[in-house]
Amino acid sequence: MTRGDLFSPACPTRRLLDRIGSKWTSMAVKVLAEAAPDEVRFADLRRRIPGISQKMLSVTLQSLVADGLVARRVEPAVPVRVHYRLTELGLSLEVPLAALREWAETHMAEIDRASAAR
Amino acid sequence: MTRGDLFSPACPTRRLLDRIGSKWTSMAVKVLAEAAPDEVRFADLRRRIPGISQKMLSVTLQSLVADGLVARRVEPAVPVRVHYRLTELGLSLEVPLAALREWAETHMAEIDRASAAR
DNA sequence: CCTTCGCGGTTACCATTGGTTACCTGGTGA
DNA sequence: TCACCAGGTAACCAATGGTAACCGCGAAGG
Repeated sequence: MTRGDLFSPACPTRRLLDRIGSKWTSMAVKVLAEAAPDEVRFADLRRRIPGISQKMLSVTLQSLVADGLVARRVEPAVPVRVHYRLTELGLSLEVPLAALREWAETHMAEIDRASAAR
Repeated sequence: MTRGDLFSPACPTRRLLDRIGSKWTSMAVKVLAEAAPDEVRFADLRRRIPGISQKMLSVTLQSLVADGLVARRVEPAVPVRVHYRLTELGLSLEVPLAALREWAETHMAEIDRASAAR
């Protein structure tokens, strides 16, 4: 119980996967990366991420901002406008993430065949 | 219906992240990749993955085998011996996964700084 | 004048699930 | 008698994710 705890929970890969493995995070990063270097507004993100609810988009963006992967800019206009964009850190994460996406798109069919053949 | 389905529930990236995002999967893949092309036995894996329980190692390996990422070989010896190794598909996944690990190891400190600065 | 829409969230509540501990098998070698 | 091997089973618990309602504010429509 106390033995593995010393280095397991601090493993950087595990902690990264806890973040990008959450349901909507990688989707949000992808959409923001496609728009980069432009900013995207909250309601706009909602439209570009089909199926996401207001709450989930909100908490997803909050955690991304807290991690320094996304920058949030509030425009003090009439109805307040909030703009999001990837930081440099977020853009650097896009590189390995895009590689993972590419692997997924080319190989998920094989995984499906393996699962079906069981 | 036919159009939105392309990225909503059947999105390959999402489904891949559901798999490798589960707590012990990436650890198991890493350990098996380090040992490749040698096989690793169940109890041996348990020793190399600190903190994992028998049950979680069992279910983790089962899902990896079901996905065709890991091959399972039963040696019908006295107390039965079970050997695991990555398949070619599993080895190909190791490439983007290693890139993600490297990103994590070099950049998690920045994420920590961003989180602490709030 | 009243109502509805859109903006950018927050809060409360609920169901599912993933992970954990603990205990079971059945045969073997020390 | 005990521990080891490779798991399986049961029960519990915390975290994740989802729904729905609410918020002030302004603009647009009838």
